[in-house]
Amino acid sequence: MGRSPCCDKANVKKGPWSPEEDAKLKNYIESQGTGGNWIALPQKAGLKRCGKSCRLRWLNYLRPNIKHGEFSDDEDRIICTLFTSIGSRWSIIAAHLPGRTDNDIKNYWNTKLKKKLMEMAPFAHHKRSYHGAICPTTANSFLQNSSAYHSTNNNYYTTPPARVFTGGFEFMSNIPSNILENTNSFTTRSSNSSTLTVFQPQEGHGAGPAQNYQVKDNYNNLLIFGNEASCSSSDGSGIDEDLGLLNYFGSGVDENQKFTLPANGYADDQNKVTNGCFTENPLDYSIEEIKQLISTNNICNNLNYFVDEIKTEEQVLYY
DNA sequence: AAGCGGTACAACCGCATTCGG
DNA sequence: GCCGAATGCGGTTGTACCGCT
Repeated sequence: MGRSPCCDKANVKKGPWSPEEDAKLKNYIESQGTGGNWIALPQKAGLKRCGKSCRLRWLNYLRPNIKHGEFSDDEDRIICTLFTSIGSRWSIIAAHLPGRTDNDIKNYWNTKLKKKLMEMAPFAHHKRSYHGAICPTTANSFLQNSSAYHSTNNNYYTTPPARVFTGGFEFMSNIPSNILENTNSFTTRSSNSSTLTVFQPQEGHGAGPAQNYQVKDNYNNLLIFGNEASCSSSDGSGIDEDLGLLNYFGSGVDENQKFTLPANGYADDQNKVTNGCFTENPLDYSIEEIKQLISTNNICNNLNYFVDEIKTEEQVLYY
């Protein structure tokens, strides 16, 4: 024996709402309210609709202050951050985006944002994506307003535990010109049409924060940045602890070679390919992989306070 | 101009949770 | 505390629209 239906399906209209139905529902709720009873509402309002359908139509479309249209970068960032933290709990995410509905956010995520994130993964032109770090488009503006950014030398400083990489990627179009005008170029490498310019690597070798990278990758239209707090090698070689990023632009490295850019992980000479690798299908990610992709990214580290705030709110809600 | 495939989004469905008697 | 009804939520589906051939 199954659950009893919420309404008489045979006498209920389904499918898209007409403007007349919208007007009836809107007028009724604005004058009478919902009365706390959606099941009885359609009959009272003169609608041949299921109560659930009325509720959905009102919440997602008709109620005042609903925002439709393009999502802003800020909204993207909030959605990504929250998704990383709490997963696909759209109603909670929607509560942090005034005017947006859970349905709206869910659709936006499934149809656009997920793809947008994947496309932001560098080297996508290789038809592969990178499991390491990816930075939302607003990373620079956020970082410059955060303690991670030092305007005196245009570096992103973080205070990670030793040997934890805190780098990220950013599209060139979003990068302040003063960073790109940095004249402390260390080395460049051309490979096919690709040019990589490395700024200030290994500065302060041996003393953290050290090894601050700013890698300008013209081919991928990206700035790659980050640092590692330690540069001593576990095997005593004292070289190539720099997270494999140097491997990428170092001499003699095949462009198609896997490389390591550990994010929230440890780099060592024996572990160069385990933390970062390419996959063949950038869009074929599981939710867990997407969460990992977002969570391993620099901006998310810097947004921990925000996530904590949300988690606290959740606790208040649930307990 | 018609057909087709891809995309975006509104709406539905069923399960889980909450509420009230 | 139990049970049935109502509500909330997230996954999925249906369809309108658009661009391409």
